[in-house]
Amino acid sequence: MGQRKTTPANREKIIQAASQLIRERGIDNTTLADIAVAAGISKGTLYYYYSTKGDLIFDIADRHMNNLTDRIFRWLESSGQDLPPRKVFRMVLDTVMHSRSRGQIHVYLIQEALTENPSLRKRFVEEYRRWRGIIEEGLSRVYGNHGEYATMARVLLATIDGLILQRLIGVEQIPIDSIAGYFEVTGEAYVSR
Amino acid sequence: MGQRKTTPANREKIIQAASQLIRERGIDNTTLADIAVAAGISKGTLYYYYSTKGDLIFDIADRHMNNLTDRIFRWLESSGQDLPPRKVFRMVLDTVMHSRSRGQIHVYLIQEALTENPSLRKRFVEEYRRWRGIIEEGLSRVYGNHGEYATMARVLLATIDGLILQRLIGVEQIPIDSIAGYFEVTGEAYVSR
Amino acid sequence: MGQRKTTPANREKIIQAASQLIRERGIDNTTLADIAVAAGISKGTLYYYYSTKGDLIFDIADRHMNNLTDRIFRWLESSGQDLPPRKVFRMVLDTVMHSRSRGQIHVYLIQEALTENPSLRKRFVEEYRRWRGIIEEGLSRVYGNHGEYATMARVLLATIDGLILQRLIGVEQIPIDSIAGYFEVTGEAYVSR
Amino acid sequence: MGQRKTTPANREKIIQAASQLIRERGIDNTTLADIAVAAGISKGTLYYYYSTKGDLIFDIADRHMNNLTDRIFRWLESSGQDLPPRKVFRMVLDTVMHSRSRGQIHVYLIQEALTENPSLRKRFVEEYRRWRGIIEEGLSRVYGNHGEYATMARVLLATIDGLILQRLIGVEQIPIDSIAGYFEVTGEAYVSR
DNA sequence: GATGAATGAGTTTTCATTCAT
DNA sequence: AATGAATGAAAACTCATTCAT
Repeated sequence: MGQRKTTPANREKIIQAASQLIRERGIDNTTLADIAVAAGISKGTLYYYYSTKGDLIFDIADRHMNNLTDRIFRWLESSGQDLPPRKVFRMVLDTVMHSRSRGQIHVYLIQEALTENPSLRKRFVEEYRRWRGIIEEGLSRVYGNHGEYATMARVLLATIDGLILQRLIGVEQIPIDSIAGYFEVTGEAYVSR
Repeated sequence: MGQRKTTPANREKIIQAASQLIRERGIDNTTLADIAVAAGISKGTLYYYYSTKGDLIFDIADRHMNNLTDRIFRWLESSGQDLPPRKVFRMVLDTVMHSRSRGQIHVYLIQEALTENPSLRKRFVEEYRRWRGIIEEGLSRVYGNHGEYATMARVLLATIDGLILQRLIGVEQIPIDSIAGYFEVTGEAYVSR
Repeated sequence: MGQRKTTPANREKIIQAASQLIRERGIDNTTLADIAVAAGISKGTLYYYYSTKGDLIFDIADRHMNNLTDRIFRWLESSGQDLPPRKVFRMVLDTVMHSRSRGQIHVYLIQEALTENPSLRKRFVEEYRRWRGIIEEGLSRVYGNHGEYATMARVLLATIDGLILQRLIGVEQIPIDSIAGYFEVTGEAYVSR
Repeated sequence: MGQRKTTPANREKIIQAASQLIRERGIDNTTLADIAVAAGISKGTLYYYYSTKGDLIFDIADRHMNNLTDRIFRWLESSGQDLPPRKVFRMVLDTVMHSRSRGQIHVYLIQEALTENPSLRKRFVEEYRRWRGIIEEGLSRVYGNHGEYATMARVLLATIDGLILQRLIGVEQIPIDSIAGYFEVTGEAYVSR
């Protein structure tokens, strides 16, 4: 008994195990016992780090969102260097929705926020606003800041969410490339409308 | 002794009650006991009509999807009459995502399909394909059938899903109108690309 | 499976079993599983009748208090018939604190009210007031209603509680009779003070 | 690195913290983690001093009882100096039941003794006997030692316990003074019966 | 002496489902 | 058709206790 090894971040092990299980089965079908087993610890230890399932989920969601925000920020920075718009769109769509582990869990977390966790929901609301803001700024860099990009940013964001959802359902292979193409063409048009 | 002899579609009462509760709390937070109470019947009766919670959910999802399909079909028909594109887009976005009761429940049903109900999932996959097909055809009517509308249909569909999600989260008032405007402008451009 | 017999008041069986266990071990050492087993039902059935441990305890406490109130009321009525004071005191002390099952559980219930159950506490406060009122009136019948009996009633009530406590601890056999004698003598004196 | 080198009675800090928490919430609702936090030490340290929750409680109860015994002894001594009976009663009632921290914890400790801790219970039994003895002797000093004071001592002790209980419940302000008056008047009568 | 991470046995609670009536 | 009492398996949560450092 006692601990095992040098405790290489048990918290991290929990996050990893929980994230994966949630990705595979959703939140409600992932029990704390499952997580504990997958993380190779006891239920008690899980409790030691997160005194509530809600706490754990919140932390996962928190890291998830920070992660997404970071990606988008990085996109914002890189998009300053005169990349061709198509490449930029591809990158956004790709990074945000494709980073397997991330995209898969996104919808489950939203669900949780909706039904159980008001503070998580608040967090999502804020983050969505921020994301839209960043995307807006990115668009104004790509196309020059003459023009209003709020709507386009909104559509981009919604499209990403919708695609994540459809990928989860398994509708079919999603042709990121041609969708990026769509935004390239239409973006141009929308700006110079 | 005290039963209604008329029994005016108990099944309907169940569907209505269940739909509303799910809309408000999600599927996992809606118990059969809740539904029975809300429908004004007993748990036993509920089981008389649906021998499983899954069955009930499936039926709700089924009706939900049929309903959506019907709406889109109706749009397809009306869109033949030379409506201005903006109006058409507005209508699609509006009917599909705004019919309160429908949109609110959509994501929960998808969730259920993902985590519990493989046959429901299959059903969703098929339906999504069909929806995309119908939208594609509608677009080709609006813009003339020279051109490929698969991608645009995909984006439209994804946008709708994404907006439903964001409305659920409560991100902010969604300006359906300006989004319809976006698709009007960009649609034009995309077609004549 | 299904039910057993003609369901001769399962609720009653629960109350009985729970009361006895609490009497023997206190509330915190009585688990719902214990109660279910003792009542010969399943944990699920217990939940069917009381959806929370707190609810069950409240009901037990409620019945307990109603019971005590009834006893005291009955005493009040009988005390009108010119009983000699000693007999009256003996009766009060006896009935209230001796009814084995009742007295034993009293303190545990108070404890629960103190630490967990604010509404139960409120209930106790009210009941104590009522008890004091009844005892006061009884005293005024015994001694004629010239005089103030509030303090004496208070002392009587406190003495009863204290004796219950001491009996629980098992201090020693409590000589109800001589204590009744004490109140007889002193009551006389106090009245004509 | 960060320990106090002085360690000014960690044990004392534990006792203080635990006593207060128990006073506020009862024993079963006070966890060792709570106590450790309140005492500003770690759970491990707590175990260094008390190898069991029971041990800690026993120590608290022990000190509590010694304290009470001391008070009553002091009363016994002072009561030799021809204090008027009313003052004496007031003092007893007051010191024993009013010393906030003490009275509040009394009932919880009894509870614990009843349900968990047989040796603590034995201790209580002994102590109650002792208390009654002391009070008896005190009474014989106040009233002269012609007479039997066992019953009166018992009533006094029971009254105190009952009042403590009622104060915990919060029945209402307890008029110590008029109760002391009651015992003054009735004591006189009882003695000269 | 002191720490806090780790544990597991137990406890309450939840709820879909069954079935005699 | 309709009822609701009964169930059990599973889930989340609690916390005293241990022990390597």
